[in-house]
Amino acid sequence: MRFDDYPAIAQPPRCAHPCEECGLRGNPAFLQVPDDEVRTIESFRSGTRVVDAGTSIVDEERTAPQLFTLYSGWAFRFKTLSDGRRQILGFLLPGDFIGLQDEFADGHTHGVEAVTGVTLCTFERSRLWELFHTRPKLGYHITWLAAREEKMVDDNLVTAGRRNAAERVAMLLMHLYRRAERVGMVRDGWAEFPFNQQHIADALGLSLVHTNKTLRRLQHLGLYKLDNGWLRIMEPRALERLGDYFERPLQPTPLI
Amino acid sequence: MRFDDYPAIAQPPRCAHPCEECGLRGNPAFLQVPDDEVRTIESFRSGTRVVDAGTSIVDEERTAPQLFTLYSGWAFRFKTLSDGRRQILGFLLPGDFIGLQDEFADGHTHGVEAVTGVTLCTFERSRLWELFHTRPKLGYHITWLAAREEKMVDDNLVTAGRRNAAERVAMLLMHLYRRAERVGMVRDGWAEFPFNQQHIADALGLSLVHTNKTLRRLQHLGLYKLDNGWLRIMEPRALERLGDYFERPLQPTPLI
DNA sequence: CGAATGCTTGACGGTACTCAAAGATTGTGG
DNA sequence: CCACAATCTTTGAGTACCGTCAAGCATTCG
Repeated sequence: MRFDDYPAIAQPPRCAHPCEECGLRGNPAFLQVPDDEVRTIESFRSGTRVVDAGTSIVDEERTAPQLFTLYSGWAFRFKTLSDGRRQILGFLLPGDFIGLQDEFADGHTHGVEAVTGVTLCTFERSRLWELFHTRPKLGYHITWLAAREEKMVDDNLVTAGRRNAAERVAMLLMHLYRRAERVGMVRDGWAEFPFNQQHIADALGLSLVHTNKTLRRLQHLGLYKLDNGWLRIMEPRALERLGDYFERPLQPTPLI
Repeated sequence: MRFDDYPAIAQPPRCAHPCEECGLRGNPAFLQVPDDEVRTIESFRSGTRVVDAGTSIVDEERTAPQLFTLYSGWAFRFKTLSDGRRQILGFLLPGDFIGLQDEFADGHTHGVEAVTGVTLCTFERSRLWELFHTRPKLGYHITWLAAREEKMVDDNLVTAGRRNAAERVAMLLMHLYRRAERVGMVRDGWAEFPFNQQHIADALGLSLVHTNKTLRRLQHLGLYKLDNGWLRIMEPRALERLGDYFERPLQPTPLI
């Protein structure tokens, strides 16, 4: 059974449908948990939120009173310097947990913005400790998610700090493709790829112009194809080697 | 009361001294916790480890069976590409918790190396879930630490991706000075600074030569002084503005 | 049809990298 | 105690990668 044999998970949920019928949970990329744990998550969840493409989910300046699980769509975390330079810290896909860093922060952290239309499950930040207290297992899972996200930022830091432009692009394409594949967003070898070149430039620490030239070059070499918001990897091995980026098999991810 | 009124915490501990007498816990930078929680940590702790300057604490290829709290000294986390390029992901000071990311990983994560001589408190990884289970509060604290560390990597990513060389150096000097100050490693305005220029270059994503030239320039402008492993910030405001990096007051940090 | 957004390309310049070699400092062994 | 090695810092020269500026083109939307 392959991940993309699973039904698309990109549709918005029926309004306030229960976690027992979650469209994500059936996906083998996610950890299967006992029913009573799902019910605890359900009782912790405070609602659903829909956000339009290109709009803000979490403001960069203020800590949101909610935590979120991304249910459908693509988003990204970012920081901007005071003169406007923007760095994308990482991309968010279905199943990703949003807002944990702010929990323990001094305020100023990062913003989150929707790339496509996005639906989110919301949780009240004020009840986080209650969750750890009553369900240590879920606390453990949240730590799992925090550690996994830090690992991704680690990788992005290596990219921005030590890879050249072509290596950065190769690494990003493989990374996003693999993650999309994992949550069932790949059809017939084509992954949803809703980013513009400014997103890619901001994620890689490159200028827009140089990102464009590098993308063109790799595309011209036949390493990948990009068509109308869909990505196809033509030469995964070549891109892996170029980016010096080899994904290991991953354990199922907890889903809050 | 200022942090540097506190006694130096840099001495190695008496062998296997109990957590109740921990030389770090008295520092107001750390969260004060009830005695029974300290005793739980004590029972979770499996020992002490001493590591020489410049040697490996955690191998980049293998997951260590222990978790650590850095008790004294300086260390750093890093990743290397297959051709040897190295990126330092972040620096570790007393109180920092080491090894959590590997817990939930696929193997290949990051290495940890001692800059100075280092002493560590060790914990058995296999008992981590037990800790969450029996003491949810400590699980919550561990999540706190994970989130805080991710925030620091986020900052480093912005640095590597979007700041120029002078801005990077300014940001790093201020960051390290502030963190050292917080844990009482500053005396009379001088902070312990055991790094060589290769460390700085690898942390900032710059070459050694360019790092040297940038350091010289900022030093020549009188923004800081570096003398025999000790750092003094002469113009904190100028460095903050240059690096576009302004620290907010921090909450006390949990200490495991 | 005009405006807005995003992609593409060329020209040019500068920041940062590489190569190379000379000081400076520290440690070590004869 | 000095000589020598090893490590780290500093500086110069030349280059290349990548950023900035500018403008043209394509597509979408109102």
